Amino acid sequence: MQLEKFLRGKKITGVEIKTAKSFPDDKKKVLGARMTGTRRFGKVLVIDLDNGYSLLVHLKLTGQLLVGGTIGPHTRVIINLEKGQRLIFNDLRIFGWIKIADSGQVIADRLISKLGLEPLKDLTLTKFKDLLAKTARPIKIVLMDQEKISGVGNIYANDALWLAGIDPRTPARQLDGSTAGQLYEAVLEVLKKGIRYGGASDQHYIKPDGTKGKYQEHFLVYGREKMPCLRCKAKIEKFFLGGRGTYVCEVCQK
DNA sequence: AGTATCCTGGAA
DNA sequence: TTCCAGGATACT
Repeated sequence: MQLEKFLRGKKITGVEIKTAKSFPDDKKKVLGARMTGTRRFGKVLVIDLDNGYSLLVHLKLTGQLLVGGTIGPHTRVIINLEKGQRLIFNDLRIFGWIKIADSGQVIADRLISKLGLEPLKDLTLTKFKDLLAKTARPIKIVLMDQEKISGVGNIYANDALWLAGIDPRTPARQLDGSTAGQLYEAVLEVLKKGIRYGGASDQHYIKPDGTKGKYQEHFLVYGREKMPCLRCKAKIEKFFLGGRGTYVCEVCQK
């Protein structure tokens, strides 16, 4: 289901906020407005309204934005629409949020203006290489740094590095041109694959229609601790890098 | 660059 | 009871 198609043209008739932290702004700004379309910047979903405001949605780790469905203990916000339809925002850990911004200022919004280039939009190979050359930070940290590259999270960073055969700890500027090129292609590939499979419903994520994504059935290395490497059968190791679970085949990834 | 912090709950 | 989770930020 295309969220945009469902939302477009629908009027917001009410907003019920169960957890203030999940919807910190004044809901009056969006009441009675009609949704005109959606945009996406990195991991932020933007729902534009016809009254000059936009809703910004970030699911973080456990957020779910659902069309319909049942209200549960983790329902934080209910956005009522016409004809009894509604959007439900569930979020177990309350890290996610729905914020309001001026539509014209969305790009200037503090969070969005700081986002880096997107692999599937404007990150060219040249820009990618330039970016890596500027830092000695571990390559996985750079891939996940939203201010440098936006949209790549822990799962896709792990998988892209495995696919490209690169150790996540490698200082970014140490990657030579052809290796950086392989990584660039790998990032594009895992992201496309993630989208094709509807995302990874590993823990909490589900699609707006309540169905699960299938990328978790195609993880390359993420979550495969102690399991055989899909390429060489060596045992996958897990450690923490920048505080995040990092999976690596010590044989394939150098 | 590493660590704590915001939260909750399922698994170890 | 401790550890860990698709994220991001504010601190040493």
